[in-house]
Amino acid sequence: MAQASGAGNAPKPSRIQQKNRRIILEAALDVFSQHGYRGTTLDQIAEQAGLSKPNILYYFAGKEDIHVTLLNALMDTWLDPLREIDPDGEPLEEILRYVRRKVDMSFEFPRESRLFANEIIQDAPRMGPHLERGLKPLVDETAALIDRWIEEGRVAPVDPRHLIFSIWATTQHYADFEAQVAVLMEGRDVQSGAVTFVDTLYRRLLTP
Amino acid sequence: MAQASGAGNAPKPSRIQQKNRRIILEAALDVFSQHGYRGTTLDQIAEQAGLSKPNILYYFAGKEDIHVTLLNALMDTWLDPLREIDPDGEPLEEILRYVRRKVDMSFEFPRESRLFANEIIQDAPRMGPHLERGLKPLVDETAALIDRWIEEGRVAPVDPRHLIFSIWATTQHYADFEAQVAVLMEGRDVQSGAVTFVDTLYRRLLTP
DNA sequence: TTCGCTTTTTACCAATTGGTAAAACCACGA
DNA sequence: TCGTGGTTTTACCAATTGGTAAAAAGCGAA
Repeated sequence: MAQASGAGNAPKPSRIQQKNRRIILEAALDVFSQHGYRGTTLDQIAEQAGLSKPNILYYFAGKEDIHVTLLNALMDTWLDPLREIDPDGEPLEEILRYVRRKVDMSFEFPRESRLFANEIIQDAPRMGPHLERGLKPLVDETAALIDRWIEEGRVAPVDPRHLIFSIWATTQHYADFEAQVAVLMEGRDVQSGAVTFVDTLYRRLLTP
Repeated sequence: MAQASGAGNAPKPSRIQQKNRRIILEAALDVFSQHGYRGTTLDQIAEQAGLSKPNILYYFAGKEDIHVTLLNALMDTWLDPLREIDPDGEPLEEILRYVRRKVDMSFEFPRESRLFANEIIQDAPRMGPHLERGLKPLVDETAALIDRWIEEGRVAPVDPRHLIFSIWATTQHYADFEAQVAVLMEGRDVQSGAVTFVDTLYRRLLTP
């Protein structure tokens, strides 16, 4: 028994441990993002990973451990675009670049989007700390920045928090509700239309 | 055995049947919208309804029957606002009225919003027919109407389908991701800010 | 009051699911 | 070659879950 899952202990994970943990997390992302936490079984993850169930439990303490580990690992990358808004850049350009990155991510990483969506829709039972201590400060900071830009007259006045919500909503919609979008857009090129639309949407909203 | 759940037979449901079916569906809406289909147990529904599990199975053929019945029953009301867009009305006014109704519904009926969101996020396994035969024609029709308005120069040119997606996304976000919104808006009056924001958003986008 | 129907409860099941114990397997340095 | 550690498999559980059988309880009309 030489697992590494708790905090504090670092018994240098072997090559094979790293590899199998990656494989398991990749498989878990597939399954959790499609069926949600309760809808996912260890057997499904095991099959997707090509490992036996007890073998998976050799690498992770349990189903919840896998889920939480996944949430932790992905949260950072998921929020990166927001961090990369440059306070010294041209406001409209910075925000539109953020929007562009978000819509691109929806098409490139739909599983990640759905993983978080599933969790939040069901009251975020395993994400409380993340929201409070990770997301909130970042959003507060960004909202303050946008408020400054508004005061300087460089973007049109809107509530920055609702602006952020709407950017998340419009962009992640393409990943989270893909089943619906696919039916209603049958055949059409969804991605390019989405990119154009959201750019127009926020350009018109924010141009002073 | 005198249930009515299949199609074709109508052995006049008794008063008590109507009442208990209503109670069960109300309880099921609570639970399904919060935990999704697989995350919901019959015991949870039974407890919420104040009935025993076998008693619930006296009124419905099974868990899936309850879920499908709920989806059927709510789909119509959920789509009503879209149907009520008046082709002969003032375009901008009609669309903004639709947006307003949608955002109001998010705050008034968050459970309904989450019920559908949960289902669609997980690939809409029980909603295929609804999307194809119910939603799609309605969206096609509305998109055609908006295209006409655009040709007449009465609203600014945007892809009508992406416009509809964004209206759904921005408004339903307040219901579906309420857990996140609540953390990030701590204390603030969410609803009035949301109403103002989405009105501004679509007014600026669509004003020719 | 009694008959006959609907409704509800009690007592179960079989399948699934998260998880464990312990044996077997494997790699590799002494 | 033999240990010795990490790794994987086999064989299980106990709890949960959707669902059923059948008895019991209500209840309205005759």
